[in-house]
Amino acid sequence: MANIKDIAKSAGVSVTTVSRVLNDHPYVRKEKREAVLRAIEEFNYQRNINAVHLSKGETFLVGVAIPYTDVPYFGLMLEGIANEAVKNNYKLVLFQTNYEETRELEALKMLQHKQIDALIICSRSCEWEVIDEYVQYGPIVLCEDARGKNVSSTFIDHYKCFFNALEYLHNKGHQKIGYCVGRKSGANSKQREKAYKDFLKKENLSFDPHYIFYDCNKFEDGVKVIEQLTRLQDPPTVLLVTSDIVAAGIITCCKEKDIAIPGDLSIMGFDNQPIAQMMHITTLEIPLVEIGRKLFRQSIGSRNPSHEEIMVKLIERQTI
Amino acid sequence: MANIKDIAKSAGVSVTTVSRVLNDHPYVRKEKREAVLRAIEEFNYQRNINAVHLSKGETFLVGVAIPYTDVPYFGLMLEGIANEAVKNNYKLVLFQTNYEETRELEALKMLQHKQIDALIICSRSCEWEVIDEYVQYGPIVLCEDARGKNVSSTFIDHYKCFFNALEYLHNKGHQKIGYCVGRKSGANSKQREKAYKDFLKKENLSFDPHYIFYDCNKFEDGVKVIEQLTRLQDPPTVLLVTSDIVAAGIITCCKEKDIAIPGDLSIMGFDNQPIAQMMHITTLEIPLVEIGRKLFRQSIGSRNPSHEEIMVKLIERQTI
DNA sequence: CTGTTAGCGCTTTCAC
DNA sequence: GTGAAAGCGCTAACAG
Repeated sequence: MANIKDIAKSAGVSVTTVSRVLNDHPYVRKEKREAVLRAIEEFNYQRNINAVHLSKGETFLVGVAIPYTDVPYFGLMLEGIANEAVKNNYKLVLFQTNYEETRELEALKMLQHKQIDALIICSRSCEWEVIDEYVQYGPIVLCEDARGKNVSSTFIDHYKCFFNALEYLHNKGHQKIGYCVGRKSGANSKQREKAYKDFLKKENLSFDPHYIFYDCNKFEDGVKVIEQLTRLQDPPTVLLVTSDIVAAGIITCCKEKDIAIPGDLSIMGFDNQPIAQMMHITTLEIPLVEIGRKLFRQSIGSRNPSHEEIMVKLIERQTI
Repeated sequence: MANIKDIAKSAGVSVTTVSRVLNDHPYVRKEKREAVLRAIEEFNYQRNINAVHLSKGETFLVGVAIPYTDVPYFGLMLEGIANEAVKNNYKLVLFQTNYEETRELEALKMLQHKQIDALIICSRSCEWEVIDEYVQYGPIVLCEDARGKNVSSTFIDHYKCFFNALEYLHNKGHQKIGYCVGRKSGANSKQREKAYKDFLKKENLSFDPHYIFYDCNKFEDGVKVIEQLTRLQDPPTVLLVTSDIVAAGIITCCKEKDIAIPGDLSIMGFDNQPIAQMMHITTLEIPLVEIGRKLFRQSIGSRNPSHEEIMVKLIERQTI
């Protein structure tokens, strides 16, 4: 493969000049620029990316730490990230964490060692203290409310969302409201729990820990929810399900067991994924692809942390 | 960050010696090796990966071209690839192609320009002639039968599979068999079409183009299938659906429309994804994660193309 | 505007 | 066994 020297020689200029046209610097006379361009064309020349990286100390690689690749929620976010990455000529390095802290740490370590320029964490597993140690090494961006922290974030105010949703359901006449989330320990789950408890207190409703269902990530997790729910003496009349996929699983399972929706049980989903439309699920629309795009932009944007709140929208359909 | 020189100085040896211990070369006296190791420890030294890459002419990056990130079929495969990548200290560069040829070409170009060491194409969009032009630049591995071509592959014999499945259904008494696939033009789809036609001929059954449903990738695609199917004068009595997710969508839709399964319509899925178990779908088990692992291993293995056929297994449940 | 040159950090040949 | 030194291909002061 031809290198910059070959091009320089062929175009009758110095390597610097070639480098200048390669990098769109000004101060290159038109004729020379054209000569260089011609030589590049002729040799089908392509920069050696590794040399560029070494020289610049940048990798044009952005890490993406994602819990699962086979969960559409993250898949959609990844799509947004990937879209924006190609647009900006960056490559993505994928870390599937399975919510294991050590896997996230690997990604953080790569940031430390300059093997990636920035890191996007789609759903954090590490403690904040751990993240804090690594912010000095490069931009870290999260998909959760990180205002006040030293990292960027694109986030949804899950407290507010949840509280509003709860009020909506309450106004519809529901007194016994349950909900399903992914990890119990996730930051979002904690915000939701707080909203839930605050809401209960405000409305003078009593708290029943059995009304909360954990580890709901995939379609098939709906089965467990219904199994647990049917075992309850006094089950909730509505479920706030933080993923349409899981909501769909729940609904499917209910049909099997002749539990009428919304007759016996109402369901409110999250995300407004295509499946929600198909199954007529009332849901909170979250623009996941757009969130992915924003996350990426923050990762390569200014060094100063920025924060952007994403608004959600209620889509009323037929499960409530 | 400390570099190799600092380590050399601190350990009282030359950079060469440091490099030797770094790369596990023999011919380093024990004491020196230990001194180096100690210095590395002390400085928390980490190799500059870009320098290594430049020097070696390798990137330790493997490209993965995947049509969609939010389709669990590919998500599962990606999981296997990602697993094996971390194990081997490689990083993945993700290309979401959306089945657009140009996106796949971008990946191929990166291979050409040594920006990645190898490329895994999970579902090909380009013609073989195009792929052929790029095999000279580095290993390309595909997830389709590529025996006889100059690339590696891990594949399923879709012709055989389909034929067997068809026979199974026929033995169960079905005469009107339809099927659903993703892209009409995909290599796998063509194999299946051939198997389908051959089977029909063998059994002296007539061919009805309306019995084939295309563009079935996601859960929500099930709706279209049922819409089309119900419009048919003489609809099939069983559907071979090449993705459990789609099968699940079809089943869900059928429930809504009071189409009994397997009474009115039988369904056979593909993959044995968790959703299949949950919905009791009779399906052909395909070890996607394992396929991903194998694909990755082939991508960094010997330069000689290798081919591995993956066997599938019928899982009988309640939809037939 | 343009070219010379000194790195970037590591690997590897070659001579000792 | 060991080290000096020549690259790998590109960028960016700096001098002109």
